[in-house]
Amino acid sequence: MVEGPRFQPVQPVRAYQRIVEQVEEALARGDLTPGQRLPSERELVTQFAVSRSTVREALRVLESNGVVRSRPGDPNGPEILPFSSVALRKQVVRLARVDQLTLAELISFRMIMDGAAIQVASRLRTPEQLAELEGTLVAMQNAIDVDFAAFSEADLTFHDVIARIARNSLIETCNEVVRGVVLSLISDKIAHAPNSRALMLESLQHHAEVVEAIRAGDGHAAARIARQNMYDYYAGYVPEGERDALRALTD
Amino acid sequence: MVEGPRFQPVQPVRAYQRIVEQVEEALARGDLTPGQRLPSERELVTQFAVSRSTVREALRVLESNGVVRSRPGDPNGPEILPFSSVALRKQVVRLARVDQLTLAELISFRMIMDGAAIQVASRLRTPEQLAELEGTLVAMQNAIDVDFAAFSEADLTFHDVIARIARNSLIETCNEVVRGVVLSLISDKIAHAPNSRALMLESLQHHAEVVEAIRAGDGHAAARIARQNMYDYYAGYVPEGERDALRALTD
DNA sequence: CCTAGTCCACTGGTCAGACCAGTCACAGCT
DNA sequence: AGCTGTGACTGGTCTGACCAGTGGACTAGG
Repeated sequence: MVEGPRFQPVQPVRAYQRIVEQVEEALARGDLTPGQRLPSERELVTQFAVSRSTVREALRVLESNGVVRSRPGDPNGPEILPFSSVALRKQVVRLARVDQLTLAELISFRMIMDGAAIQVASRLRTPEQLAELEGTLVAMQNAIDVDFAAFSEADLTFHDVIARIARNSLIETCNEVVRGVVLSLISDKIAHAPNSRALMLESLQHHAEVVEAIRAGDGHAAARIARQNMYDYYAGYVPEGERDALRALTD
Repeated sequence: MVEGPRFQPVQPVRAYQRIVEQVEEALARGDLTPGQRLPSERELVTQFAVSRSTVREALRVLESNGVVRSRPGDPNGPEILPFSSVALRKQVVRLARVDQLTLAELISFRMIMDGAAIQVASRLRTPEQLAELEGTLVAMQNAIDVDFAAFSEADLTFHDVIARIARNSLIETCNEVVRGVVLSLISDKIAHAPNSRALMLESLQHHAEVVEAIRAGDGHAAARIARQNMYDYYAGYVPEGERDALRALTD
């Protein structure tokens, strides 16, 4: 046995994979943009010089990744979709299931991200953005009289505005994803909360405190308040033994 | 036009999708565990009572989601894979490309997560875990004399240990994912850093400071040091105008 | 008895061709 | 001009076929 170069294991590349790669590359290069259409399957067959089965396998993969959408009968062909976080959320949900992700971990994650976004936002915010933030408070106020879903919607907007002020769309997407996963985990418990109006009022009060701290420019205080609020809001759903990690974030 | 019940728009469910759902449900229920094998495609054809094309489309989707792997010729059939973050990373990479995710946002994300994990870890750590953390420092020390890849590996271990002490595998996975994306963005620039030995020594020193703060139980100090370190390490790659958001985290 | 080599049933990858139900654009009618 | 019916095309699914690989069973040699 002579000492030779270290070889890499080689696995066969399937035809449908090279089609997926070509489409994704075109997307990355900008040759393909959301809203545009792919040629029909039968047309792709001639362009890629493979059979329709192969083209279809590639399309199914792209579709499951949220890149395209095929509709039967549509003469325009498969549509290139704008990015959406559903595919990302799907992966996180899978992670949550397989990795036995606990609610505590998810809440902890939200406390971290939300606190940090608020901290950054209280430094970067312009007066106009502060006014916008106060506007969302008013919207939340009004939504209380409608129903819990409306309030929840307004709350989501609040956090989106925060993430935008912090100039971090990654945080925005993360919040969206994790929020979706958390809601799917506790939705049954929270749906018919007995005193939801009181909850909403309390939540509104907390948000107002956060905005006040942001106005004062005290990022650490704003973040601390926000984390404390989220702790108070969710701790009831978290088993006793797992709350330590959450409390470590509320100092 | 009478006032009727509100109907939901209906989109056709394709056969391959219901196969995917069945497999994922079996996985969630625990009827299917990593390492197990699926029946062969031709066997699945009879079980699901569909054609092989349909079975194959389902398998391609599952494969692209990192759930199974098919190998030609394997008489045991497709293999159920353990969870891996590659599919998750794929989605984040797509997000980075399509959403024009900036390096600043990614670094910011890592500063936030890393700081928070360290803050939690400094409260929850046991004496044994502190010793383990110091052990990784020694490993980093030794790796300096090997090469940069070894040092990078040891550094990764350090952060994994932190995440484990903080009892948050979600943070662990996020770090892994974002780290991979960041490296792919700046790998060309960092590969032949002229004075990499000096960089490694400096990085080791910083890690030691963090461990010291963890030993003292000062979570805020540990987090601040860690974030400052990461800022120093990466700020050079971030455009001038985007550093504000990073500095807001180093107060 | 155990080992080493051969062989073949079966695997997944790909292809070709067919049928169906659905959609949309357009021609022709009112 | 507005409406409507039609038909060319779409994607969804099925059938059946071929090929190159894999790995277990079987066999020949120790």
